[in-house]
Amino acid sequence: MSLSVGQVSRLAGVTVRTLHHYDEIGLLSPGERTAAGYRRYTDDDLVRLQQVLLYRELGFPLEEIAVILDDPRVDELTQLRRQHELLIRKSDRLREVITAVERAIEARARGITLTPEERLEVFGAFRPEDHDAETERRWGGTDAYADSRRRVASYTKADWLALKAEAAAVGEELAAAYTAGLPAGGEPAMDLAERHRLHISRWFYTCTYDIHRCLGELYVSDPRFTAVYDEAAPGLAGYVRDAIAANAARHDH
Amino acid sequence: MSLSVGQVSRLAGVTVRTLHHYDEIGLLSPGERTAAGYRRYTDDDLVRLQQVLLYRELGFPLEEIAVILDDPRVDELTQLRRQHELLIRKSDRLREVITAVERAIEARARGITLTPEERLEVFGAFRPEDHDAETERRWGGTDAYADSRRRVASYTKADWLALKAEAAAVGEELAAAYTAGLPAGGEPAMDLAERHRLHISRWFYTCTYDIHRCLGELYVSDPRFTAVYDEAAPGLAGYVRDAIAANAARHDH
DNA sequence: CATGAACCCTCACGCCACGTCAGAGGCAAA
DNA sequence: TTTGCCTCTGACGTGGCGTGAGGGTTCATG
Repeated sequence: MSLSVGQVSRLAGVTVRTLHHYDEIGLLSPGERTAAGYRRYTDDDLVRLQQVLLYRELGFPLEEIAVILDDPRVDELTQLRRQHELLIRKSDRLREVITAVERAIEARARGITLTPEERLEVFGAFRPEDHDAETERRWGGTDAYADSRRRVASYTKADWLALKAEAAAVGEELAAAYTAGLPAGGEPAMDLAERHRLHISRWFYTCTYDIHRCLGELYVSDPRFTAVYDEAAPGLAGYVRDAIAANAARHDH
Repeated sequence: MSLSVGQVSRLAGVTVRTLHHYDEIGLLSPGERTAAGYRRYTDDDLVRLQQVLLYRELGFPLEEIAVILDDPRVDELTQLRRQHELLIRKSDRLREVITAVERAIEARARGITLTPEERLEVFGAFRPEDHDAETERRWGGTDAYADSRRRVASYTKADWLALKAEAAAVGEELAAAYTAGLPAGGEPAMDLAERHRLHISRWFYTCTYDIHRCLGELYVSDPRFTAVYDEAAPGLAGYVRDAIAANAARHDH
């Protein structure tokens, strides 16, 4: 039931040389040897190998791995649990990097230039839990935001042009309806609100009527958004919010 | 607006030596130097540094990174997109490793021993998309399963004992009700089904009535589950399913 | 103006985790 | 016995820096 170096190497996806090396430094010596001196790995050796590879994947130096694994006070289950936590942490870190890249892509695709700080932020050493607190709070833990990021990241330049043209068209028509004095609760305004909702669903994330309502509120409560609309026509932000609300209400019956 | 080595190193979370090294091998040479020979990094240099660090994080050798970045046919956006995909792939890989560790923890905590293949599988070289097809299919892409894994991974031995005792109690009472001839649609049986549902919610994942119904079906359709129940009393699996269905129906009105 | 303290420079050697031969032997099937 | 594939033990090489040594630069103080 014991395995040769070659078999173990194939099973574990490491080279024979690596196994030799681990034997040399005493990190993982096979439990047995044949008369001819061939290494024979037992099941226990493979358990240890799994541990070694996991800690290695986590970036520990081999010497330290030996110390960790040879601690007699710590059993396998505890090791696994430690590894699990470290892996989760690594996974979180990776997600941050991915988000940063998505942000960079988005910025680049729209022609915005990020500051060096924004670009390199994710590599910086210690950063406390500022994380994405604002976004989290605002979107209440939905994954619409992550969803959006992921989709946006795959857009080509052409996609962005189409997207912006579409957004501009809806925006202009809303502004026109507003300046023409059409009521926010009227059919034309509500239809435009619906187009706005579909635009978001198509390009960013599934925008339910509830989410759309929240967005409407945001347009008047968040100055950064308000500015965009009110630049086109003062008071437009509020008009848009009302049209969205009316459209959502119409849909609810 | 240019930065010194020290400033860049702090910003990017790398050592000064690393920046010197990148300059030495021609991977990233600062755009300017002061009269005294001090390195001065421009914004463009920082953009390049971001790229370098990303590819490095992805495990590329420095020499290859130079080749990739110096390809004149590929612009920054394309680079970012490539990086994004590689990062996603890495993230998926990491999730697999985490799942494997969770499986190992679970097995260990219950006293089951995994085969070496199962343990080392995740490290093996090429593995096609067998992934978790069965689980995926069965649970229809809900994240109840992942949820469960994550929670289970943090249980101590004591937790497992409590968990098993609780499960055994519910199981025995169900068997007793069945052998006593109590109807599956009766109040006692339905109450037991509800306790069963709460047990799952408490220890594994949020078990809605719908999910619970599916579980009931599973108990009669999957021989591995059927065996567990019918071992206690032949026909118990079907009884449990009916009790679960009745309890769910009761809840729906 | 001198004097630290904090930067920065260029060698140059060291280290870790293997990769990559070389030369020799082991083993099962043909 | 030959053929083909393992496996063994040295031993040197390599990539990506770490870690000094020895010395110049800059700038706010005494």
